[in-house]
Amino acid sequence: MKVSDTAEIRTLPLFRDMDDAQFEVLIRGAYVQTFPPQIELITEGEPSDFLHIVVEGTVELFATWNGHQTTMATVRPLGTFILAATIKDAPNLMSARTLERSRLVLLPSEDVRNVFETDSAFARAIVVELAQCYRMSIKNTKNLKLRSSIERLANHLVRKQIEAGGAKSFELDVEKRRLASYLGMTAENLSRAIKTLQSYGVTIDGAMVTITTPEALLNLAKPMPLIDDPEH
Amino acid sequence: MKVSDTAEIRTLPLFRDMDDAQFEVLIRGAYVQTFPPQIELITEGEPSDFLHIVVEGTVELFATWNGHQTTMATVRPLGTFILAATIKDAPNLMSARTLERSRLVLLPSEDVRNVFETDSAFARAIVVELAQCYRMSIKNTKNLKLRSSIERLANHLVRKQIEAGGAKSFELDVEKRRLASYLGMTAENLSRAIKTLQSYGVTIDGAMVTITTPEALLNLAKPMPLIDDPEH
DNA sequence: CGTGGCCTTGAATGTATTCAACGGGGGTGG
DNA sequence: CCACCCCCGTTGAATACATTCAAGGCCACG
Repeated sequence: MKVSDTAEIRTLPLFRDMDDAQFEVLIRGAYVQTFPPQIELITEGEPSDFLHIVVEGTVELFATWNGHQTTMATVRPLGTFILAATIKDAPNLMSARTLERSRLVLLPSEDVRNVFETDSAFARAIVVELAQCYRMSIKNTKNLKLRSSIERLANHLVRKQIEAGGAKSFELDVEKRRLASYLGMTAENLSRAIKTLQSYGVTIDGAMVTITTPEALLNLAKPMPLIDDPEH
Repeated sequence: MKVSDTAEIRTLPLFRDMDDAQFEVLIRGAYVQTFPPQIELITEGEPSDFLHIVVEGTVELFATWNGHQTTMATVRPLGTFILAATIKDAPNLMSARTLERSRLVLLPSEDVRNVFETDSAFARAIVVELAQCYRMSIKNTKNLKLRSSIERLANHLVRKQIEAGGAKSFELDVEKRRLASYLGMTAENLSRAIKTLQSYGVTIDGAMVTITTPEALLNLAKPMPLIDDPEH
């Protein structure tokens, strides 16, 4: 494992405050692996053998039922996934696949649980992380249940613009079909939603989004911290 | 605070394994209060001053946006709510109201955070609880995104029948309008969904549900542990 | 230069919401 | 005790919203 990777991971809130020795234990048992695109890393229903950390690339979390499939989230550096399953030693609720060439660090779940039992700083960090994840998921539910698909798209764009530093133009970082699935609609419906947003000063050409009248868009989107802020 | 309440709460997974002294600290600062129906206990966006434990009665968690409202969950004895907000010292993501006369135990959030910092058994219990909540929320999202409203209703009935011990007939424990909102549809749509399920051997008269051909219903519902099992 | 995947568009269909109206049951007050 | 009323649940009709299916264009890649 590269030293630079180790250092990077150490800066994550999850690992920042933990004991040096315990961190060493985790790192010693860790695997680093680079995967090509479109590899299914984990599968819904299977036991969670590793806590996954994305160091490079993009990973999509998705779920399936009865022939349907929906993308639940996309994870980028430095993000982790299936923490809850790891802690509970329970089957994964979601599958994960690489969207591009990606480098991951895999921490054996048993190591994570062991260190969790002995290092209280790590345990506390996990609590904070899980609370964060839980709240994210609640916000997501509110987004799905309280808003129409056009409103969800509008809010997504508002959020992405903020993350792009407020620039008038910015790029979508996922394929539209995945964005559609994430927002809870079909690809066709997303296309039409984008057209509808033209009258609110939004034009999307390929992956390039341009927002000419932010006020109009905001007036439609009505973003609110309790749904749209990743913090809190 | 009644001794019997204390004893009951102590049996909860959250408090079961913690230190006696620390539990005492929590209980000493606790308030017990009985509320009439339709009282708004906490409000979305406000700081979370207390961890709430429902000892008697029913509490509805709901969220609002732009004039819309949706019920997120209903909590019964012995259930807790807003644990994540308490831990993170963050604003509530949901509001809560009593649906009937209810008795609650309120643990000051600051006490909970303090004990969390000092009692590692408590911290671990919180981790497990939060992981559980998080996974529940993910399952809920899958339910919403992967299933139609009729499929959601069908699965809800299947689940409720299991909870009723498999009895052919059982009672709905919430008003239909709230059930509709919980399932992500309007009250009118629920009425129609119920009618549709008649051809699958389901009759609902008032709050009384009767399932005559469980196979037919199961064949429609296609329940799966990764969405419908509360455990795991 | 072909080919496959992604995105878009159109038309038809299906699903869900809205609005309005009505019946019935439970509670209240006369 | 009864009349009244309010709220819940249901139903119908119209509409809005979203999916499906089919087809075609475009770009990237081999």
